[in-house]
Amino acid sequence: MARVAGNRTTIYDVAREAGVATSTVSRALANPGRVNAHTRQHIIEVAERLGYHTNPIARALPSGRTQTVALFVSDITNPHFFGIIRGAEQQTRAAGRTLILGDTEESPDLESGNIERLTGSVDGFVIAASRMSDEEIRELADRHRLTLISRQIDGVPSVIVDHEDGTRQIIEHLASLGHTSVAYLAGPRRSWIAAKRWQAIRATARQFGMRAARLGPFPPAVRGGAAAADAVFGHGATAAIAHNDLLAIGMLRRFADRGVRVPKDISVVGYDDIFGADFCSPPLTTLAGQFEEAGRLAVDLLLGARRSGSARATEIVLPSHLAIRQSTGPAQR
Amino acid sequence: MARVAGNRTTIYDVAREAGVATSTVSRALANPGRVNAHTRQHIIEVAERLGYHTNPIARALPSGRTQTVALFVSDITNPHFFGIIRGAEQQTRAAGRTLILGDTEESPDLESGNIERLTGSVDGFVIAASRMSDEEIRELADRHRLTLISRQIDGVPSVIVDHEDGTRQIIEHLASLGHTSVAYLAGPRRSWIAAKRWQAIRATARQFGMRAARLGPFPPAVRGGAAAADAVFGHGATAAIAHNDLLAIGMLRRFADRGVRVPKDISVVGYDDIFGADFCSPPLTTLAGQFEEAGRLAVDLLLGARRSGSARATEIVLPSHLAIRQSTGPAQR
DNA sequence: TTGAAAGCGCTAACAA
DNA sequence: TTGTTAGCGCTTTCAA
Repeated sequence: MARVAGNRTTIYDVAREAGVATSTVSRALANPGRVNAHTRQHIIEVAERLGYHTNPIARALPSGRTQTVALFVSDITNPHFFGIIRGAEQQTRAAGRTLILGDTEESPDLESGNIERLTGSVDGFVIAASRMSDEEIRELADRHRLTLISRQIDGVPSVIVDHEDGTRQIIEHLASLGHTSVAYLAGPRRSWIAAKRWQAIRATARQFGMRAARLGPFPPAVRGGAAAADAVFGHGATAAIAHNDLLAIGMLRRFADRGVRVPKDISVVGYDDIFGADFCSPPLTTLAGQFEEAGRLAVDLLLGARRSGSARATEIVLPSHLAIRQSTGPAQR
Repeated sequence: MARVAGNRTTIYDVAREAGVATSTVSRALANPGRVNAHTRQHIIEVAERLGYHTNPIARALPSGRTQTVALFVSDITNPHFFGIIRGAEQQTRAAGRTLILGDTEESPDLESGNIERLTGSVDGFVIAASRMSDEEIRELADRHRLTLISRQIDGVPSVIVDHEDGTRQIIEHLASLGHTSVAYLAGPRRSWIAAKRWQAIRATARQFGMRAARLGPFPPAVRGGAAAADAVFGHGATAAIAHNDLLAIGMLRRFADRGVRVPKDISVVGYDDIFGADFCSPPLTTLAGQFEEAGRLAVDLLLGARRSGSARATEIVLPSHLAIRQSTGPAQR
């Protein structure tokens, strides 16, 4: 056999030095209850003296547990995910686990490919803003521990930030400012959340007697803002609801370039309250949610839950609130 | 033995089905050259048919290679690191490896603890903005594959963004605007880059006949900005160089609150050109560097290099350039 | 070019 | 409570 990293202290060294069997060492270190307190103390001392550290790979092989969690985000470039990444990293670390991070680049194939590749290396997957179809996700959830962020599917544990009530807050706010026509600048076609947002906007706008139009889709990035701004300007709505803050910020810049005054000429609202939303110009009115918390809870759910399917899966909905800033104002005309 | 995840197809299944030995299957899949082309083709077909996927853990045990790279950042909350994380993730993925992400929360102990914990689980470590001492890092580099970002130590491979020339650009820019007194709003005491920046500022300022003062340290975050802004205002310098953009943006906000006009009353410069630096108010003049590239190169170095120590370690210095925006202007008085 | 077999470091059933 | 022992799934030497 190749002796590749052969220099590390192993459980055999500790066992020999302590005068016990390897299984006893294993137990002393992992199952404190199943071994004599004295023996245990002795073993621990020896292990310390020898600089012993459990080899996580060797432990994972027989046990099948790697103490590792994978998080996939659909676009690592989007600051929106930073909160989620942060929260997931914190919680994973707090649980003594390790976080693996992957970017799936808006591609459902990369999502499933990554899962395939990491199967066996991780104890479970957290997928934020999955672009896979409901069927694909359900099927994967059958074979793997899996929790979702910003996506809900029956039978699969998930954490989302409330979009219905949040969207109601947006529309209510705009209505109170006298707006009667809003445009939704849509996000990616495969985005579940984009579909939900539009549904909620349309339904709520109707309740408030407002007209609502969907324009796009646009790339949910700052660079998508120019086209989105032009589109909404051409459409004539007095209020624009962007799919996310990135797009909203891009629109703000385009409006500034074109001499369109925000919020005098047009009001702009975003979703997510990302870093920068409070200091762009003008500061952006946006729907804020606790995304770090979402990351934390998704990891909790993953580590706590048994394989989904049997019992009804937990679906967590976090509250959202509208951060009203200077990008929204009274309707003109 | 416990048969925990016993349902997956193994190399034994493939060997049996293909009528060959497991070693042949192993070779066919990993060492294409060392096996008959026909046999190989057959084995691959069988493997595919059986839905076989190599178990990465089982492969890692005898080989000692996990195909995994760990990246530690000193504060996952700081958008500055997002570029680095992105670049590292991309390059890791491109190399068919997996990225593990860790936050060390500005703590040298958490850094070394994390390394200890992950030893055996990863093939190497990339540490961005390490807070450990030179000695600690050198010692770790002796025993592990390790590359540094934003830190240089003899004998350890590293990638940094040029700070000397960059700082020269800043000072030159301020001098050309007629400033004769600058203040550096310092970053964390343990930060190598903070020390370097101050050295470069002081040296270059002297060349340009400017006075330079160091104030702080301040938390390198937006919340540190208020104290920093007040400090520089009290000091009387006409130009402020913040340790990073986060701090600079915080200062901008404080100045706005206090009615201090930027750049009329005071010029503000940052480092890093983070997301938001171009749309804060006023847009920030800042030293831009290719941090995604730094992340990519650090991973390259890690995967390409043999254990450091013997040959002279590679030290990459990426160029930087000053993004001049509206936060700097002619000196008053 | 292929197969047999040992072993990577650990866990856990079983027996003592 | 402890030891013996058989694996976990794979790689790699060695011999054929």
